[in-house]
Amino acid sequence: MVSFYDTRRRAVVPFEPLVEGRVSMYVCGPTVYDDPHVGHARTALTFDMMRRYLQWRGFEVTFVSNITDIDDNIINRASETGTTEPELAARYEQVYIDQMDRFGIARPDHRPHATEYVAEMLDFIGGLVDRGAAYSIKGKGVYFSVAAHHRYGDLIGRTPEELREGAGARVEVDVEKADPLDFALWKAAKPGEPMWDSPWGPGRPGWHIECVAMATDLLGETFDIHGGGDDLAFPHHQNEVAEAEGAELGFARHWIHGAMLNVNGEKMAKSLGNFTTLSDLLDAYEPQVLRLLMLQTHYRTVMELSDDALAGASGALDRLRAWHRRAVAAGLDPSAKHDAAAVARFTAAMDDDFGTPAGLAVVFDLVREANAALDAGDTDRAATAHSTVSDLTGALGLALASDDQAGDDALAAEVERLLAERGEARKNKDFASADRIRDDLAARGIVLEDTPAGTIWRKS
RNA sequence: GCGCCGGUGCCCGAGCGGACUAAGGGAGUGGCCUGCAAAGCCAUGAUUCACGGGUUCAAAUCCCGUCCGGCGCUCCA
Repeated sequence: MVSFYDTRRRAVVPFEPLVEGRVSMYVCGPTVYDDPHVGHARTALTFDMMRRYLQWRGFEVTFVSNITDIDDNIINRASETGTTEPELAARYEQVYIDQMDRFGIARPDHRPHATEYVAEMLDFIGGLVDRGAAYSIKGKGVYFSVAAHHRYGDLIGRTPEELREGAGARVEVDVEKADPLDFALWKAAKPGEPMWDSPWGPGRPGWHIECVAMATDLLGETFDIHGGGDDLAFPHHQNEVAEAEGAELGFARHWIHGAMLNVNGEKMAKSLGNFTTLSDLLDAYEPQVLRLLMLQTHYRTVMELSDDALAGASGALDRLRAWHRRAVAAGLDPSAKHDAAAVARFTAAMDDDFGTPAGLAVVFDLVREANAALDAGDTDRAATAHSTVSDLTGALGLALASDDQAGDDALAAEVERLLAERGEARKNKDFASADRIRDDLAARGIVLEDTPAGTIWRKS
């Protein structure tokens, strides 16, 4: 049975879907005002992994992830760069989508935009006002009344009193608000800002309300999983909970948060000068290397990103691919029946809070056994391991087939010709000629592997 | 300052009181295989899990304290 850590319940709990065999999940997407960085990639990968695993496990998954295309950051950035908010948001949304595609993150089933949901948000806010869970302040907007939500703070295990202390200590309290914890549902527009008409005057929606509107519209008033980065738990997700429960919606049955990522021992931040865009990283390392590295760390552990770590993952990926090449060269049956014991171990690891590190350990154990089996000439066992490895890596979104030989037919033809020549030389024990060919190819970035089934080549 | 989460071999990282004789990966070293390589296989590596106390028959795993790091309390994946 699938189980995972539920932030709100503070424990690993069994997953009992609302509808048998189905999973509805909503994951907070980015505010599109800048290039996505590696941290965005980690969160996206965390939920991509969960989605793929649940699908592999037989669930029909509906996955929604939004685009926040109106917010302070967008407004500020647009004015800084002399463009309009819609143009800026559209540009960075495209960059986000391109980079996530490049990283191999499956596209969501629905990708709603905040600006498409203003009418729904206004309805929602009106409902909260009618229920007495929200109030308006003339010229400022509409605020949610935290007093109306007795459990406020429960998502992160804090009481309203504790939160007020923190708020008072750190944030300038707006004296007009009834409670320092009250937060904006609707913000009155300042001159020159994008605005929509509302019963409370022209303005724009607050951040939290958009996710409530979009999630419930696309997934229903109650849905299975709401996810996001750890830094969103408070206040964003807590406020979503307050809003939804203020309107008496069931809302998310489970909350999942993915841990942050550090670069060279430090938080990644522009101010520290270690801000790594996903684009830059993917220029330097293959997407699969980054995916493997992230999967080798549990999603709730703060992970370290460094050149050493990346190099390590690169080596690990090479090992997986080398096995795959070898299996293909040996003509192993890719549809051989799976190793049930290994699949069971993998499933147990993953069912326990998406234990990808342990799941990968099963895969690597299998690869070692498979290599040994092939060394020993046991092709049946090797084929079983091969098909199992492919199945399990597939569940994790890792593609082992490399396109090392693709894209250049002329080169491929030439290499094949040289390999034939070298093969002839080796047969005649003319190793000097054979080695010269291999060295020449190596100088051109072509690596050879001699196997009983023939010589395999690939780009290094 | 308050709250939460961490500190495990050269590196990344699992581990959630008893098969820990601490998973898995990377790097290193020795051996096997190979004409030689590459790939692969085998072997080797923490008497120790930040530090100091404590609980327990039993602790990396629980409790207390100290030091260090991260996150949240403010836009944030």
